[in-house]
Amino acid sequence: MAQISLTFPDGNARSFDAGVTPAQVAADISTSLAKKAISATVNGQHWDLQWPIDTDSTIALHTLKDDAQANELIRHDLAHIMARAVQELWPDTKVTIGPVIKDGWYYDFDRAEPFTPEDLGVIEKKMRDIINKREPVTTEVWDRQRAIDFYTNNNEPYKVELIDAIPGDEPLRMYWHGDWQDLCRGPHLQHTGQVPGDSFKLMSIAGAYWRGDSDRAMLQRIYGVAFTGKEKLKQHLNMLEEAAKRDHRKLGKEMGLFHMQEEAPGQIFWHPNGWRIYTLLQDYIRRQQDRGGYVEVNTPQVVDRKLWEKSGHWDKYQENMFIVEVDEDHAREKAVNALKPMNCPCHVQVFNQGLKSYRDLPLRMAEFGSCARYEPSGALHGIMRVRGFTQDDGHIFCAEDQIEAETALFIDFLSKIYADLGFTDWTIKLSTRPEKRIGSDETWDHMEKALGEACRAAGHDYELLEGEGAFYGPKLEFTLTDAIGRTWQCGTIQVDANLPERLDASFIGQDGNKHRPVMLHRAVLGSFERFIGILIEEHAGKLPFWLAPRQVVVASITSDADAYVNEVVETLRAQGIRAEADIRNEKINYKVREHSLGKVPVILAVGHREVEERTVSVRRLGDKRTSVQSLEDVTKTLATEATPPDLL
RNA sequence: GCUGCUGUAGCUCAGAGGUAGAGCACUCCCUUGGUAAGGGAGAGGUCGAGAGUUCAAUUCUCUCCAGCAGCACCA
Repeated sequence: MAQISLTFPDGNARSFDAGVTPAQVAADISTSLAKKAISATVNGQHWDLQWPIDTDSTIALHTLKDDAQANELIRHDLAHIMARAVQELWPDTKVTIGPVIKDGWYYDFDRAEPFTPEDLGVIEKKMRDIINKREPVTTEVWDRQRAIDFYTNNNEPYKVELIDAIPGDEPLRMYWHGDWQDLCRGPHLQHTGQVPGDSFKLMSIAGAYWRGDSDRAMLQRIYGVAFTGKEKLKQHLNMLEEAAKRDHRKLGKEMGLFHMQEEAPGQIFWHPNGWRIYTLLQDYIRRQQDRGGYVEVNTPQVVDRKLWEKSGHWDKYQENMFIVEVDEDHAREKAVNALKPMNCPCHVQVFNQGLKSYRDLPLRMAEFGSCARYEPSGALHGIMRVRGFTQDDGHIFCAEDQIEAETALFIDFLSKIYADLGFTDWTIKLSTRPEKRIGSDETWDHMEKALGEACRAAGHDYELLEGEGAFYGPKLEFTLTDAIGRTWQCGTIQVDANLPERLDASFIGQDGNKHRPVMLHRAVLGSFERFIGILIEEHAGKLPFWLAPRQVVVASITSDADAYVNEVVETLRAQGIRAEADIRNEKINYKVREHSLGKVPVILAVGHREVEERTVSVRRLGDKRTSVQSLEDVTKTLATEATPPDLL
């Protein structure tokens, strides 16, 4: 038999018969390793212990201690074990797919009866039974027809469809957990007992479309989380609990920032504290835009459908627009209008006033543009996905050869703002030409390259989303993460050669001829609403001092201090600090507790001592210590802290 | 929009086929207390909306509305 050479991580190489499996290699090293091994990495590829190795290779054996591989296998095996448990419990259930995801896995089932939350416990128990049986995991390679026949006979149409979708005619791999079979690429563990039975949990049931297609069957998806040990599971569940406390919807209520109600779904009633954050943020962004060479405009809310027809939005997004019809009795002529779902067409109208020269470009036009979109009911989410929102919108009208420079400038602009607002952890995605698109391939080549290069020039990596671009041009998306790890697109910059064409924007070039400008749609925050939601979650409500809606509460300890409390408040306010008095007939403990829960960054307590010494007792949010300082010092310190970072 | 779940006092929630309860918040009284809840009293609800079943519905059924989780969507 032919020999092959396997090189281990320590650099040693040994010779084995060709076709040796990692399981045999492990057994050859020691019986304990043979027991503990879960998989191998062979030539950089995650490899099942049962798969033969036919050529000279590098090999590393894994145990449960190798988190990356262990998690993948545990989660993947649990997906199979769960599917088996479900089919044993409810044999009429059809199986589909069950991939590994962050922290766990899910599996989609087709079953007439809905799963109930109680079912999760039943399934979990069944899964533990399967794990305890320590049943072997085996694998075979089947030819396609055999697989198709098998699933056809077993009435598993989804599996048949999956096989049909696998390109080529290469043979297919099958896995068995005990005698339960699933089509699967692998790798898997050696037996079900290798899954730690105490380190997983079924989390939730939800609907999901077969193959992600809303025209197809709605399946039932069960989500689970799994880790290599009980402690890690506990940590994860703990983290989720903590994250729930940072939910902007919860904090928004607790801090009195805003509310929403049935009569205006997807729209926000901003309360004084929330609106304070909003206006502070807006003031800040406006200063940045002024510095960044933008001109600010404001355009109509209600615009005749004719403009939307011209821009193409009427065709494509009519169902998602708020249509406004004016009663004929009261209007001179009947017109159909729409609340603007976006600002771009209006900005082109402003651009189109008067002849523009190449000397006017790049023209950076900004608007805090209030938009209304009739978002599908299921898409609404707190203040992050709403029907009425305001974008920090902007359109840069420029020549094609200015795209890259303007994009680079924008990335720099955005990075500074995100840093000022406390975000360091954000990602860029570059979405490229979709199948259905307008414009020549050369133009697309140029536009995509410009965006990508600008990114790299600014020192940022990006994730490539092929085919995800808009039909009119590629885009960069700047993504932030919320409390529980969901990602949200906030900033964006998109190249658009389409709208200037449709709305006939032009400028006179150096050659004296008319040219089409390119439009760069761009936003830093995306929308104030979404961004404030993220901001609240990122800071767990403890906003940076300059953005905190309530900065200082001056609390009396005895009523004898009331007059001095008011004096302190006035002194602070004179320095532009948002200070308020709390001279209620309550104990200082009570006041401290209440304002701490309200996320007030600084509590100044004053009693007899402070009145006499003209001092205040300073207590910072999240810190139990207090320090007595002179009113003068505190005022100075807080005034500095209250200054927005761009004005320091 | 789809699947599932939820909707009771300002908030967080309990409850049962016979028109409702707790804690906190609120109002008043007592208390002037030194850094995360002092004590007492009071007020507060068409039980999301509409229809049906029933002697009787907030409770059961249906429809609608809104919210939550996920999916789909996101110009």
